[in-house]
Amino acid sequence: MDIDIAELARTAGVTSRTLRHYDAIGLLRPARTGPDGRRRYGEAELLRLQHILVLRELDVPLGTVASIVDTDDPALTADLLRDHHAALLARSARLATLAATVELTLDHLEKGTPMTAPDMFEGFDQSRYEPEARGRWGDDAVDRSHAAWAGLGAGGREAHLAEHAQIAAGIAGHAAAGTSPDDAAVQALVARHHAWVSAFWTPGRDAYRGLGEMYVEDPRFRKTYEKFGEGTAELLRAAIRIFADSLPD
Amino acid sequence: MDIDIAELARTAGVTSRTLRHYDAIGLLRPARTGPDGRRRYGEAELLRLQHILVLRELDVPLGTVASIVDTDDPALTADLLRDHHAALLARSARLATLAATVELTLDHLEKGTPMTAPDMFEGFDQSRYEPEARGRWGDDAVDRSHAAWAGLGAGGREAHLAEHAQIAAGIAGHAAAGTSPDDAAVQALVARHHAWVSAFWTPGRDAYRGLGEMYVEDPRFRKTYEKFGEGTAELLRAAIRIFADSLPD
DNA sequence: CTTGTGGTTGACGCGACGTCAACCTCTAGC
DNA sequence: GCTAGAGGTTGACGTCGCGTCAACCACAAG
Repeated sequence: MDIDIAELARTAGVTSRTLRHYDAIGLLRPARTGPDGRRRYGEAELLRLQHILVLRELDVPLGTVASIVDTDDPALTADLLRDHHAALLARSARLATLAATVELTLDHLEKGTPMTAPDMFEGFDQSRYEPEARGRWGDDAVDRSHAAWAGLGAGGREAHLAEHAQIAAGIAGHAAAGTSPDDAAVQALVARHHAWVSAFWTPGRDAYRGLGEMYVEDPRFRKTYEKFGEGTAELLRAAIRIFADSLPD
Repeated sequence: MDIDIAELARTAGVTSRTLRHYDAIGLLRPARTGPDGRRRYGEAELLRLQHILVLRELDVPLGTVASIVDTDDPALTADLLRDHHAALLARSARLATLAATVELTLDHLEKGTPMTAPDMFEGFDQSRYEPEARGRWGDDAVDRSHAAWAGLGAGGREAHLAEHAQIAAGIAGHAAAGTSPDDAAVQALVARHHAWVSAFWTPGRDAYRGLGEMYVEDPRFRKTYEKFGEGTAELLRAAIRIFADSLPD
């Protein structure tokens, strides 16, 4: 009624090396070992292995897998999974951003413009926009924004940039599809954009509208958005104009 | 005019350990070493480091980074980056799928239904639908589909599932936003869905329409899509009806 | 009896560093 | 001038999830 390592490996779709590894780290021990020292697994082990593999498939580190499969408390499991969920989203967003950046780099290469490091950062290099920002929105706002940025930590900054890239990519997609600026999907993206900006500075109606104008009129901002696709800056501005109507102030 | 390791590390946002590591593997050597053996870097090294960090940020392995920063041929660089771009997209899609699956798992947990391994896969367990599929679409189509699936390899199967999850998530987003089924963005998603199905079986007009109906009428399929969000199955069906008009047969 | 197949433990490799450890050098304050 | 502290140096081991030998053992078929 029991099974050897090769058969378990075949049915579960893993290598026998993996099973030996799980034995070595105590994650999945054989039901018993034969007289010749060979590992023998029973049905309970197969079920446990399936549980393990499901979690492994979700990229949960094996240490966490162990604590999950060893606990009966669903609340604890949920906590662990929630953490993991957040991590997955962050990683996915980050990779999406990276993919977009690579695409931009490829465009640069194909057009013959050499890629320099400053080029890569120009979109969001804080210092380049700083003097104007002080003139435009006041020292106070800029200083508070800097403080917020510094307080984020490296992970937070990364997540923040990733969120922006996702929003811009979404707008670009709608620009390509010809979606109207008052479309609900576009307005939802603008809401995310407003929330994104608000991490550092909560613009009122006019300020937000002004920001939208600047995205089109200022060639540097315009370029930043056009990198995501033609018409992105325009669609964003048009959508911001509509969205701004609902803002106070 | 030169800089010590700590200063370079601070301005570049890496640790000094990283710089020592890059020195050890020959990726970034200091301009010179002081009389006391300390590393000193010049401006050229700073620029090279920026270039390195851009690539590292893209998750390019350091060996590849070395060949990129050491080559002047933009075509070679482009090839390397193109490969990497594809890899990034695949990984990002996979992580997004995993995140969605974790979310579903959390739902299960919160509703008290225990998560079992079969549960996790019920959405796309081929064997569960097989008998009906044979009756509905014929043995030929089913056999060819199986062959195609088997021919994909594990990586291909994973990518295939990830593509489906992305499409479903996109539809769900539009369902939540109330987008019309004839919206260009929705129709673009349906086009992807049709292409996705066509990996195994290219449905004609009526067959594709029938598939769309089934997504709503068959509670198992319906449930699969509703997991991505309320109204997902309905929007998908409505959009498929429109899309199907353009199909031959 | 050989050969082939598949089991065992043990150990190293991978990738990009993090993290001690043991020691050295420079600067600042008393 | 002495001492403390900050920060430099090399060297080596740890991380994570196995893949990949290596050396050896056990069993069934020809």
